[in-house]
Amino acid sequence: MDIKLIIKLNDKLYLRNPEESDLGRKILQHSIVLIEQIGFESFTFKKLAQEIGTTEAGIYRYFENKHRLLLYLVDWYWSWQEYRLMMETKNVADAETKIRTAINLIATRVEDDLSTGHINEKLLHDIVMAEGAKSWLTKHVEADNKDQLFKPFKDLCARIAEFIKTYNPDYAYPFSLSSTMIEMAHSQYFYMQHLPSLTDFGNAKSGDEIIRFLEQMVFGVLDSTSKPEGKKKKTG
Amino acid sequence: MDIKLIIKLNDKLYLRNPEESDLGRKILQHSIVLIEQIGFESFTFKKLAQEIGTTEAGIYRYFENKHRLLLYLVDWYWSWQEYRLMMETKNVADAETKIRTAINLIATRVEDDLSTGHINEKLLHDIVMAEGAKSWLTKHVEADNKDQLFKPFKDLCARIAEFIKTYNPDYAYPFSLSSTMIEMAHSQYFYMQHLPSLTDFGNAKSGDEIIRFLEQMVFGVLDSTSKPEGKKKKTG
DNA sequence: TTTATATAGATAGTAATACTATCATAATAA
DNA sequence: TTATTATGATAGTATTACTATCTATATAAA
Repeated sequence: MDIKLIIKLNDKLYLRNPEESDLGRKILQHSIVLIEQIGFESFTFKKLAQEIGTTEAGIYRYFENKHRLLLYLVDWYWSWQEYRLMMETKNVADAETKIRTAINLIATRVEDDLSTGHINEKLLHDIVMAEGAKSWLTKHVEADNKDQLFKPFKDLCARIAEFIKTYNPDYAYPFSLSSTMIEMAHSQYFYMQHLPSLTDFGNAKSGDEIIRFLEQMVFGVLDSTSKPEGKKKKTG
Repeated sequence: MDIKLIIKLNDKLYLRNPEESDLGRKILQHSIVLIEQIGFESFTFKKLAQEIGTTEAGIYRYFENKHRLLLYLVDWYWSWQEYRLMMETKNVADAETKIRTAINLIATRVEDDLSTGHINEKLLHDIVMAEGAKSWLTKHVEADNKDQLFKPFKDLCARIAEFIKTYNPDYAYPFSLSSTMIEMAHSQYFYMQHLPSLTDFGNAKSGDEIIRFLEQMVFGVLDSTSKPEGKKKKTG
């Protein structure tokens, strides 16, 4: 079986669809490598052009500026995560299992490549952890939001919120809990690596502890507000 | 009673202490106004100099670059929050009350000015919400961390972690829960304002709902793991 | 009072960034 | 064959992020 996964994103993200040409795919591929390497602040289209063997102007034909390119990558990542979550929870009836699956997906470091040729998911995961927040922490969030540029993240958030609502229909903050879970998975990982005294995962360098932390937190709240029959604490 | 609060910060943050001169205090005052207005990306020392009526070179005598200035402001903010927390929890024995006080402090939008002349805490609060993450989301986090530039945030985090440990000594993740609380207070507020579909606070424009969300979350976890006598759910 | 020192203002300059514009060429499609 | 499109090559501009130097003024030390 040779399956190719192509994720189609909002066309306001780009001037020319990078998935539809060699140069476009090279831009995606090498921007991931370069941003991960030198960080988004130091990343410039000129440096990227040199890596690829094209010119600055060539890249500007695909993306208006580097922030749009970042948005593209971040949106790609969240769309991919939503796709994975849908796959993993297919035919699963139990809401608790769905939530646990979601936590595992977002809090486990991506290690392998997939059927997506030019996209290195592992590096992309690191980028989203380290730079993702910069995609919305701008003065033009609201304009970008109107253009639907945050839809993939919102969609994922809404999916998990659905699981939460199914698990405990009485819980008042399914969306906030969902977005919190996702953000915490990333920021606790970042802290663990760079500012460990903000966490309790000093020595453990795997993400397993983060998963336990998140599970305890999520089921702690969901089980402490009035909860469906048959569900009792499984987290302590 | 006329009390003046001066917060002394790590001297690696600046080249010349901005609290010790007229120009320095003007830099602090106007950088807060300007960053809040145009955002950190668009903010430059040249624009700031024009606001103040000095020159670019003048500002470079105080701060190496704009990132250091942001760090200064962010550190000032967290030091101030820790100070407020210590004040508010003085002579309070009950750990639950201390935690609730902490949540209220970090999740309530700062509205008033204090005895700190040139620092506008309300604007500063908005800056820390919108730009704070950029202070550590860089490729030089670890170098900055070695210079202790994140100490004020860590200190606040450790204080709240202490409250958590007192409240429930069996809970395994006091630091992660503490940093999560603080971050969530900010990011949920930011979402509420700009990306409301990531939250459950769409209409409510006050921070009260965020406080309830956080309280439920924190006590949900802390009461679901084994807990001290006399503490039962108060959050549902 | 003189002199040294520190602080700020004024001005200039430089490399890099974030673009925009134009022209030529090669590949492809009509 | 011609028109269209994608890319490459080159140039140019305003702004950013600095560094350097020189002068005037205020304050502190001798």
